[in-house]
Amino acid sequence: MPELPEVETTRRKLLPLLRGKALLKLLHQDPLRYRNTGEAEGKRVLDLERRGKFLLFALTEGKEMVVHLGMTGGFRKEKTPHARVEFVLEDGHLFFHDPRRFGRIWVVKRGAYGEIPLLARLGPEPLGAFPFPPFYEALKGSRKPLKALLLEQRLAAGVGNIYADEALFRAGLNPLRPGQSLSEAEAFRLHQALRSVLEEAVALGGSTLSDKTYQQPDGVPGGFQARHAVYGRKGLPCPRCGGPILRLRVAGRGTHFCPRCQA
DNA sequence: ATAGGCGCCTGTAAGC
DNA sequence: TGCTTACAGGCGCCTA
Repeated sequence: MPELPEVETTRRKLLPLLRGKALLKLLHQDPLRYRNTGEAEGKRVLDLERRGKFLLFALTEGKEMVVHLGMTGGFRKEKTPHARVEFVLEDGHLFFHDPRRFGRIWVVKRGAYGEIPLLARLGPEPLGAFPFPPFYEALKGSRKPLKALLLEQRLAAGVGNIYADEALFRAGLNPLRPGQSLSEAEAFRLHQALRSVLEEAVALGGSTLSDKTYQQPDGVPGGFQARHAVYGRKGLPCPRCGGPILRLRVAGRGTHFCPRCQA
């Protein structure tokens, strides 16, 4: 599923294709999922940034197009059976492909995120300014399990199910541990682990799972899946101790961890 | 405030 | 073999 590394990889590949280009038409049949897209037509793409899992396209005339890929969304150069939105560019086409339709598009006045509450309340970028003191304070202030806290986008923006599990493994922390129960040293390990896991995943172009749900516009797969220590490895040996990886449901999500290495 | 559960979606896999 | 059911999950929403 597209999380920070996959969205960042998408951003890097899309920017050279779109910078300076006019969006002539956005064709789709779902005005509830893809809102106000008429407002983007005729505007040019000035820049493309990322906040958490959101792509932010800065357009001319003070407009902004915000895209969330959801669970299965992605941009493709070729039309697919699940192409939901066709972008007609001055020099070609781009398709928003999304089998499960969890992806969303909004076109708003630049920075006006009133109808996108999650974007408005996102926590800090873990690969940007990511100060430790407020991170530790937020952990100490909650009894929720670490896994749930990591998925909330408040401690750090852009972490999803895969990277939450991988960061907790790297930090040696059990996903069920309440945030409150962490020592400062443990919180510091988690803070470091988030940065290192996400940095490595970005460097490798994200994770492409065996279902190939996540693909880049050019079809080049990510490379981080080969480094997964726990995610999707139920019953397989822990790379650290060799014991079997367990899988539970935490906060409604499949959660993978090593009971020996994650206390 | 918080934690759990459901609904949205559809392709794939497991089970009978 | 062919059908049905379960499951994957980002996020919003509802409830106890």
